[in-house]
Amino acid sequence: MPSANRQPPASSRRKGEPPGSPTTAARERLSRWISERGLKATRQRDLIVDTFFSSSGHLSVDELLAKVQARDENIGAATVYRTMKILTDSGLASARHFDDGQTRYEAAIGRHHHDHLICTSCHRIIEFENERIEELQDMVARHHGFQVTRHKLELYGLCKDCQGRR
Amino acid sequence: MPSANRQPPASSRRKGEPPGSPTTAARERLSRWISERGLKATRQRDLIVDTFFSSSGHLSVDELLAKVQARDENIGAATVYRTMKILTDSGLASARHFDDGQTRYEAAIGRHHHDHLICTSCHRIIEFENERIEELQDMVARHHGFQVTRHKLELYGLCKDCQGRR
DNA sequence: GCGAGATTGAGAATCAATTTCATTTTCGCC
DNA sequence: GGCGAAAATGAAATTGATTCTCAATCTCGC
Repeated sequence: MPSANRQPPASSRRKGEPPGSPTTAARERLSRWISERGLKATRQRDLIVDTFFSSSGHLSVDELLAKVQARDENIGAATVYRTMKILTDSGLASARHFDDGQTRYEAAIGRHHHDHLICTSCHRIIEFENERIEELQDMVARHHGFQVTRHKLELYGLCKDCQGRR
Repeated sequence: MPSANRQPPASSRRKGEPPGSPTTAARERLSRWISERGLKATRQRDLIVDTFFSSSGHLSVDELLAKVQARDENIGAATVYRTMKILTDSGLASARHFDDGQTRYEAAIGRHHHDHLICTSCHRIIEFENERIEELQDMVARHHGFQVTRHKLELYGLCKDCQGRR
């Protein structure tokens, strides 16, 4: 590497964030998770994680990489892929595979399970929860002797704003 | 190409299949669809379509290609991809993207919409229908002003047979 | 501060799927 | 029955997302 990985002691909380914010919580859970298995903290990892948790929505690696490189142009795509793998393995982010070929990530701390409505025109993604649907899914699974560990429910179509033309 | 594309007139129904079988229906709808847009019938296309409709389950291109090449080793992967595109465009097959990275196809003639239970251990795929869930999905969509064109519901977990160990 | 072991970035490798291109087929028309 | 334009084919190249490899560089416990 060119050099310059040195950084200030970096408390896991950043300026402007309240002590109990989900982002702070994520950062703390991550550093525990990292040290628990002998991994090491790095400047680029912190930067990626910071960027990810201060963004909203469902980011693809491309989008995240662009934001990250705006802060440090030397960070490579491989590192973003590797970092997102750590985040998903540790349960802090979850990977979604919508029908556009790219994996998208969303923050997964302090969040309920939810499903998605996806606009095929403007690509807006709306989240929803429906307890009744979940119950029915469990029923179906039970009926087939299945033990469900996760599920995926996606509704594709046109959002309110995109129904005019097309 | 090496040569030898000539074939007997090939009625769209094959030996052993009743006149009204779904496979026969598919073959007829396909040849109509093909001639309607100036495409041409070919030996390899017929062979692929035949192989596909006489298989069951959710085939990947790899799996289908293997079966096809068992009948004619000279057929290339590109042709299988191209043929499956025609089948999905014409509505005779539908493409599914489960979490294993490969597109899988299932026959879509004379079939209701249905969803899937997927065993993450033995990769068995069970289909189910649940009218009540569909209604609730519509309700959710309506509530968000969404006009749904298709949806995807997949339950991942362990099937009855795979719950012993693992 | 040392040093073992983890991490990084760049580029190569992989994998599914698509495209390109020269050659071969199909099929409407005479 | 044969022409010829347009479509289809197979092999190989290409794409796009993701993963791997490897040499150089960090990190952190001692």
